[in-house]
Amino acid sequence: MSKQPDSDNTSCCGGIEDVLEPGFFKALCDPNRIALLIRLAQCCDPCSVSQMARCCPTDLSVVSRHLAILRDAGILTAQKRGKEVFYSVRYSELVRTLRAMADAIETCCPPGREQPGSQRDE
Amino acid sequence: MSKQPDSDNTSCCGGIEDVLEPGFFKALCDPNRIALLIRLAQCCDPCSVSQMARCCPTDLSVVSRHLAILRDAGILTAQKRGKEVFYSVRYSELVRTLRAMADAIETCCPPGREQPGSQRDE
DNA sequence: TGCTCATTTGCGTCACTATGCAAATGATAC
DNA sequence: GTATCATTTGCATAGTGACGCAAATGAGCA
Repeated sequence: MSKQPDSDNTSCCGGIEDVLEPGFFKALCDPNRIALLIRLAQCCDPCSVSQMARCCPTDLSVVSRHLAILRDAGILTAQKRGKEVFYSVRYSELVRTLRAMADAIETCCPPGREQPGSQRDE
Repeated sequence: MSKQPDSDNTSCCGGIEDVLEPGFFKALCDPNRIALLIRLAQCCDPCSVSQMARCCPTDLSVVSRHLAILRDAGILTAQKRGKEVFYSVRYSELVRTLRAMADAIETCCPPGREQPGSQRDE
């Protein structure tokens, strides 16, 4: 973590290291967890573990685990009501995180600094 | 993939299923790949595999593989110059993807529709 | 208290992924 | 052509993660 390949413009890339957290992507790298997130987002209302499990081919315990992982990553919130636990999407947080990533990457290398013929976005 | 837990407002969540691709997160779920992306972003200029490998504790072949995975995911571009391959960040694409995700999630459930006492973003 | 339902956790198994080494491929220089 | 350098690929191994089942925990109710 000491030498950089070419230049050392760490300063211009505002906090990209802090924003691009592996934990966030780790939580979302599983297809089933993405599916759960999408379902929960589409549902809009908080859903219990059982409700979520009804849509999944996997065991309820697995769904519970997946939801917990998403919760620990700050993507979902859990709220206990009676004997049920209702999970819901942390919309604002999630949106803010994604935008912060986009901003950090954009700030990192503004269009003018891009290399010619290298990062063509077809 | 047929029944939804509570409601079925699939229409309001503009293409969240298309935007939240597991493949994207899968590519970024490895800490070493995140580190490579950060380094490459901070570097701004395209870097060869050897240059990138100099900063990593892992074998050069591993770095090559990681870069290929990021390239296949559309996060990096590879450009061959002589016997070297220079990788660079697809800034615009990456930023666009992240913003699209944020937009899709935001559109999915605007603040007014949020459940009271459920998705508090403290 | 005992019972039932919802969720979580322990644990063994299976699949996948990351890793390092060595060999293969591709490209330039001699 | 051969030699050399950069990168990729094949392969074996080790580590990690997902999964299902069963048991444990927690909460309400009779």
